[in-house]
Amino acid sequence: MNNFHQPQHIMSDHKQFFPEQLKQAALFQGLPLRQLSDIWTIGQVLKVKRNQTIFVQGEQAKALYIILNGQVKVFKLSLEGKEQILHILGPGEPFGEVPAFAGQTFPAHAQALQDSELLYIPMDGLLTLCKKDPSLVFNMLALLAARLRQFVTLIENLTLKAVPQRLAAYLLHLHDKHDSLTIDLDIAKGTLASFIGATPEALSRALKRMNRQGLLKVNGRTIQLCDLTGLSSLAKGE
Amino acid sequence: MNNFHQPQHIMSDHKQFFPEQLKQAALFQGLPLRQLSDIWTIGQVLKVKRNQTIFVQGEQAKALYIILNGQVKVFKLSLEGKEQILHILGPGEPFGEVPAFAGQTFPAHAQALQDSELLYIPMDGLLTLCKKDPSLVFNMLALLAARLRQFVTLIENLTLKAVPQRLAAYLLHLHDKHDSLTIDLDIAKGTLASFIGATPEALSRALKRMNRQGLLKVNGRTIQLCDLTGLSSLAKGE
DNA sequence: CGTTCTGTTGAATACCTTCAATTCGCGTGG
DNA sequence: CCACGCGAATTGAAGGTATTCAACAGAACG
Repeated sequence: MNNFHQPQHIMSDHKQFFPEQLKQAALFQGLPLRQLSDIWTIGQVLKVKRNQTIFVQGEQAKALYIILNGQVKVFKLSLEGKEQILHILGPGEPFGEVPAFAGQTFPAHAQALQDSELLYIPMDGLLTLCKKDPSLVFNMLALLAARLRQFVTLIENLTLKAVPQRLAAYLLHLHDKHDSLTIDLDIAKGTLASFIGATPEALSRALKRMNRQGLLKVNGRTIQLCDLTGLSSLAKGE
Repeated sequence: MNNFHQPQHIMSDHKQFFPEQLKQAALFQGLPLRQLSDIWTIGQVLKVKRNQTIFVQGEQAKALYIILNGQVKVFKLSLEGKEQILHILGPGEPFGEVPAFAGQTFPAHAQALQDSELLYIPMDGLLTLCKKDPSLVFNMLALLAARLRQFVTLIENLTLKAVPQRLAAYLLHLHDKHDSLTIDLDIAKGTLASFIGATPEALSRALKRMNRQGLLKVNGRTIQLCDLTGLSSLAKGE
């Protein structure tokens, strides 16, 4: 776990001793470069392989993680083995921050969806930085607030009765985000199924039915939205 | 909205010019009494009647609320009219704090379940106090962290397949909280149904089945837990 | 004492799940 | 370069559970 190093390939400015992803992370917006450098110094780069477990539910949280590159899922596992994904996170996004700040255990599991590089930031060092610059605390407040909103949306979607509705809501969400009618899923379909609270079979059937109805076209991981109005009214329940 | 007053019946100490509930609110733990007094000064007491709407989704958030007495639900409403309760809050608990701090709109609706008295705290005043005492900000962080954990539990319960499982999980939660085998529901059964993501009919049937299985006994709003082991294994999925 | 809201029960329906079998995609190794 | 093999995705059939709608009973409240 002490494989500390400074990747060269991601430095755009010779004066910066930290990667671009760190600078763009929402958590660190508005922070002086000096502090970013400090964070980079107290952190350790962690390389994880696809499907590798990063932490498990119940484990004591001693640090927060920030994704430098790759993709990570945070999820709950029921005793029957069914998983419900809470977050899918990409470069620049932090995770494990809630229990870390509260000094508690992780409420869920985290696992890499792809080979990834993570910045592992021990809390003691981060708390010291918090005292130096209160804006870091406010950024953390904003982050938690954003997470709460995401959860509200997730809960809303999970309580929509039918799988096609949840799927339509999710696709429209992606459409808003990328502003494109052609959506390229950045996750496996089974992963998507777990995220919208369905089985892979149910997802497959939902896509097929929506295809038949002319709402969209599926080609592997690429989905063409054909009828936004129809999708929208479907998401809202007819 | 300017019905400011100082309720007499809740003052236990003549030197304090604010109610006991304010002192006990988790949000204000560790704050000097002077600041509590300030909060009480900038706030307004709001009386709401049962079923009265407090705020609606999409409304601009300018303040946060703290329940002095009574009961409030925070919920999402789908276009079909189905409601999903996010929180049920009692005396001393704040709500509306997330969008208020982020300067955004409310992501959900709030409505009084009982005649209630709320303390309405405009954000501008509260932010001023935050700058005076950073511990208020950390309390807010702790509050948001706790909310996130509640949501994780709610999501977990919603994705547990069967209604009886969700119900068992909720009842065991109440049992932990009150440490009693006799549980008196402080909410209507229909409200409970909306909270665990079910229809009143489904809840009724689930209770009946669990009654038949000897897990519990129902008498109006009073529920006797008869088989904790059985309930526990049910909640975990057999 | 009656009106209204809440809770219960029944029957029909719709949807998802489960399990099993098959196909597809893709990387590995021959 | 092709064949193999593994995991992911799809499809089918059977079964279970919640939903919906409607009617009724019960409790709360004025």
